[in-house]
Amino acid sequence: MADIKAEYLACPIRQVVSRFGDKWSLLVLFLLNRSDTGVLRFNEIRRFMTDCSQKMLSQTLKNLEQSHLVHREVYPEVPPRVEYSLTDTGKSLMPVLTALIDWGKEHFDEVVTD
Amino acid sequence: MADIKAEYLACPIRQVVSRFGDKWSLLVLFLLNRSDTGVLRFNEIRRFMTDCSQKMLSQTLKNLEQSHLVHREVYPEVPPRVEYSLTDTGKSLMPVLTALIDWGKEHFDEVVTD
DNA sequence: TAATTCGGTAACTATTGGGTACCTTTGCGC
DNA sequence: GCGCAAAGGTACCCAATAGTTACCGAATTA
Repeated sequence: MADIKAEYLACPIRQVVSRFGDKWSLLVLFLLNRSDTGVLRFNEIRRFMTDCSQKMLSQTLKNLEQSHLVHREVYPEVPPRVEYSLTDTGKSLMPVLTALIDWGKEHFDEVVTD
Repeated sequence: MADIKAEYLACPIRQVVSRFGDKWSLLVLFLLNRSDTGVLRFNEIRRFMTDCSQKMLSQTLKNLEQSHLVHREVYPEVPPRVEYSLTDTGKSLMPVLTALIDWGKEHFDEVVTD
């Protein structure tokens, strides 16, 4: 059982999940992954996620950029254009995320009861 | 792109992740999965998770029980004994969770920079 | 002249996360 | 008898976070 303690302390899951386990991050990653071009503009994402306020989306994207999961490219035009895409790290997360989504689809009724 | 919208709306990830994506749930699942007997008592878990207060652990376990990921067995003794274990649904989540932990170990340095 | 687009930020409020203290019943040491 | 510890929680309170609304800038459109 002492081994579990060591394993527990070394487990990265908390630090890692705290980077994208919030209310909106996973949905952004999902959308960027599904996009034809692999690129989405701020207001394109916003049109999909209509229940997410502008501020929360902005905050979410900033976090994902700081975690190096999403790349932010600014074009100095007027009106401004900002394009978001997955980084290589972000792309490497997608198979795991897809597996989680599949699990969710299969077990939704067992887990979400109310 | 209209397809993405439909896919997005049907995506269960938010409801599902909200059930165990919080600060402590994944660690509890991790510990229950690693336990020799598959069963842990309240204060056994607490001794592993020393940075989680009694109240938060209690709340976390209650949520996991309501989501049918964890089974709670009460023995009417004095002092009381309460044993926690993974349900079948909870067990079915573990491979996905393990994949996530492995991803975290591999990409920790890229994602957690500060 | 007024309205709209685009990607935000500032100021505020509502909701949640989390800590401390306390409860219950029983057995143990003295 | 007297006080204390153990078990698994809950009540009360405060701080941190989630989220809403209003607003910004310059430029095109109506």
